[in-house]
Amino acid sequence: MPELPEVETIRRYLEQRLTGQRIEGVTIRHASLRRPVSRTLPKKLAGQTIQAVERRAKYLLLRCGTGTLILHLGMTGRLTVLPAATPALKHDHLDLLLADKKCLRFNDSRRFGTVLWTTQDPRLHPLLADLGIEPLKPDFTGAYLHQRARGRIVAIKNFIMNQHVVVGVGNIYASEALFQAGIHPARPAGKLSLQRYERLAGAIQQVLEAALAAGGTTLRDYRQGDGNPGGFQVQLLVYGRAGEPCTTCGRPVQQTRIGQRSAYFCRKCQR
DNA sequence: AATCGCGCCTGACGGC
DNA sequence: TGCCGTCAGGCGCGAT
Repeated sequence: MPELPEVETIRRYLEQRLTGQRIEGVTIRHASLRRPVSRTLPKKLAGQTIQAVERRAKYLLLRCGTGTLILHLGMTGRLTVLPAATPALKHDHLDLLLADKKCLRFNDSRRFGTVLWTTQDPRLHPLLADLGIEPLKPDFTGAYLHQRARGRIVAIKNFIMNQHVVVGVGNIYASEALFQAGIHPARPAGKLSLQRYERLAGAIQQVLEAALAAGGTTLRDYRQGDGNPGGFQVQLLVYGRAGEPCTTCGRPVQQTRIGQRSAYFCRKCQR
């Protein structure tokens, strides 16, 4: 669900509303996320002040006085700032109660999300320490991808979705970026030229920036913090468009399965 | 080290 | 209407 543009959209929303806020308490309704929420979280968080809201890959980092709350939205996670008295709905698993009588509410129907507290540098936490490069930073280049891909036989689509290589690219933007770069999603990563990687790096940056500018892509679950859907779904060129004409050549968009995930592409325009 | 497949969950949808 | 199978935007883990 949320890939980099969606998580960054939520980060900006949260940054506005949470920075400088004191956490009065925590309500845990369902701790049974895939990685169970620690029962000691209320004790750790009560009295902390949120100093900054950062993002690393698809993780959100709420920097507090003596530690950091690490959040991941999985496929269906939502974060919203609401009046604390708002009745909880189904899948509202956790609230951070804020000093201004509002709360940060975490809702996640599939419970693939993560909420955990760390007192170490969060970027050194085992979940974050080995993450790859941020694609919107200047050091993300075709040369970097080309070098990392040397000798690897994995499909290029899986390669760019590998968070240990480059972060933030999920199933939607992988298909979109490969279409823009004219690369067939099943091509072995180690067999693409530097030139083609340069085009791909540019395409990844372009599609992520455009999606971010539109507030993300909403197909079903994703919502911006204010509850509104994103707007990028109308700009998708191949994702979810199986059978529809390619916007470049008119041939029907193909759908296939690569690494147990749907991949969308144009047989003529992507080689 | 790299790759593959599985499992964690709920909900929506299509076919019958 | 209901039942069943399939699929969904992620990711960590163990086996190979």
